[in-house]
Amino acid sequence: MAAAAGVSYQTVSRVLNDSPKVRPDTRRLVLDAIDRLQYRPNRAAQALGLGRANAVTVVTANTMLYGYASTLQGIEESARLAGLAVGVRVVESDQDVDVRHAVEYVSDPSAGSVIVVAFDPAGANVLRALPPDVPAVAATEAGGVPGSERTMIFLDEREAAADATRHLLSLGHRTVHHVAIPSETVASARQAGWRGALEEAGVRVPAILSADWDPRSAYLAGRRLAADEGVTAILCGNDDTALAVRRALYEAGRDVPGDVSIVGFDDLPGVAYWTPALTTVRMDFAGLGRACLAALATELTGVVPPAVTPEAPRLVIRESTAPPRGR
Amino acid sequence: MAAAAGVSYQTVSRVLNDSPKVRPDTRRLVLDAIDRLQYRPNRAAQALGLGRANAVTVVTANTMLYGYASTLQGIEESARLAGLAVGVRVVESDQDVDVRHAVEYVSDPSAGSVIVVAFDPAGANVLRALPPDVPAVAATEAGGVPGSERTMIFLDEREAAADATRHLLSLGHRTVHHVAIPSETVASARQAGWRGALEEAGVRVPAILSADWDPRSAYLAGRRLAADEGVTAILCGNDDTALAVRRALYEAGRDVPGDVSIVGFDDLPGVAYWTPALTTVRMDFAGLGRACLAALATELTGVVPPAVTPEAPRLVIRESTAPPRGR
DNA sequence: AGGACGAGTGTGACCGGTCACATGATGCAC
DNA sequence: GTGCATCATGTGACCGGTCACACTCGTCCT
Repeated sequence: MAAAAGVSYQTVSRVLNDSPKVRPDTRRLVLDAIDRLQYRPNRAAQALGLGRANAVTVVTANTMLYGYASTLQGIEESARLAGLAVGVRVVESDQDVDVRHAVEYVSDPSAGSVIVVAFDPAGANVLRALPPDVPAVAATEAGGVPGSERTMIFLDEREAAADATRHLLSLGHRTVHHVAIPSETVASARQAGWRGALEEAGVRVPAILSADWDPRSAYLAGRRLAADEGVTAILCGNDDTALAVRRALYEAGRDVPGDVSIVGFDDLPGVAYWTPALTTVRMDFAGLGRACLAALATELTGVVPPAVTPEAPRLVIRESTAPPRGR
Repeated sequence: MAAAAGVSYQTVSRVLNDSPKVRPDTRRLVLDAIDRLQYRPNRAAQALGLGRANAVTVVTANTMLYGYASTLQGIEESARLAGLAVGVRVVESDQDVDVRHAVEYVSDPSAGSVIVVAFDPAGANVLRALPPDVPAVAATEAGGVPGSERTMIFLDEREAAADATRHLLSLGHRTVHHVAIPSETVASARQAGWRGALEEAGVRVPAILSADWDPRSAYLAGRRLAADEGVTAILCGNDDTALAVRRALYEAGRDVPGDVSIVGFDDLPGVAYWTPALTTVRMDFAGLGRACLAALATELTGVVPPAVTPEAPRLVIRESTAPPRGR
């Protein structure tokens, strides 16, 4: 390649990294040779020489769930546009072995920089265990992950959760029940917003029901709520949970939103076409992913580009919420 | 590292690639040094020396849709277990520029081997444009992608689609309508199975309605079907489509399954908790992904391991299908 | 005993870039 | 016209592995 352009390999390298110290006509010469030969620099060699690959690898506990998948998608898109290779590493659990393996994996220079999706204990543990010399930022739950000094980006769901709760209260519900999803923190931001709104309204704070990612667990939680005539409004940890809860209500003969109002979280595509269309909180996970990549870029280059800020979570009111019966 | 064990770097290399030509006690010596120093070989250097990275990169047009995401997940899991790094590259469209960029990306040795998710024209084009020297297999629609000699793995949805259609017919429906989703082939296997079953039953084959990935398009298709009193059974291209179609039916005052039966495709987690629970075809995309990785492994090593076969698609009957009214 | 052989190990070159530094060419001031 | 700074380019070493080959033994055969 170098020979083809009649210059040294170093000059080629300079052109590729567009160093300023190349005369315009020399640059032209090299560029010509480059596309004459369809030359593409070898990423492995670059990584070896540079000491770190021009890549970003996403460490995540999951790739299918909406929040995780969208975040990944946002990262991928930005990375591709920035010319970075994209890798994925899933951490199976928050157990030591799995966490250690993931950390070792990304410690290799060929992993490039790292974005840890720390929505859960597995991700959070990886984030904490990451050696300081591997460049990384994290996408976390609102508030961040304690025990790490890394840059953390998050969506502030607290206010939106409070909004959702107030919305239900303002419709005339006495209180709002909550079905929580797994979370890194003991009291997630969703939960905190919900509780805050209830307390602010001087209203009873019911016990929280917990569901995991299996829709069945949400369904079971729904059954318990359905059995209680007193529940008329439910804030669900996410849309999938809402779906299963709604099923349980349906089986118990309780109409949504006639007898019980439900609110979800995430705004999955398609949720507007449910029957009834789901009132939910829209979460801009893709924007979160893009913001992570931008943050990583500023961390690496030091230059601060126009800030990339994800959309703030916001309540989208549709059909699954209404005033309680007899009001 | 080599020094620490008192042997040459070559011997270390031999131990790492467990070459048989190392005396047991020498091997022990090296292994001891390895975990004493927490030594991990540099993947970039390996890739450079080997000429190709020990990795697999997945080329796909999408990462969020269920079929794509599950396939990716299946691949990731197997790859991780096999000690391979995992990369992702999305092809934005089937246009030349995008396809070329994706091909260039994976032509770099550091991409390792390639699995092309060719469910759509974008993926199919990449598959066809792949230089012969990059090792690759493809996950395709049933029947494969013409114009490429690569190994192709697919789920045979034809029979399941026919089953679904026959199921509806056997309930007493005069015919079954079809809302199709985007596909690589003009007549996808889902469509072919559907048509075959109708013809076999000597029944009228209605015009196909096409939807894209936007639920709104499926909703609009649903509206057209809802307006036609003659339609009592609909086979939808996937579950999301079914959801939006069901919404359109609901708005038109047509009950599911009382007035109209619907069947989906994919069996999304949660679909069992819809109201009504959706009758659908379960697709083992994760198994497909695992099978791709296994195929890649045999392609690379030549050894044929116990075949990894995904589950065959199969109809799961739930609540959204019933005999037509007045029968 | 001498030679062939094979197992186990070491040496040198190479993969394709990068960095640090040396060298040559050019421009400007005096 | 000379001196020096500056720009542009080339050279050598290096990143951390791999491959091909050479070498040193100990065994076995004749």
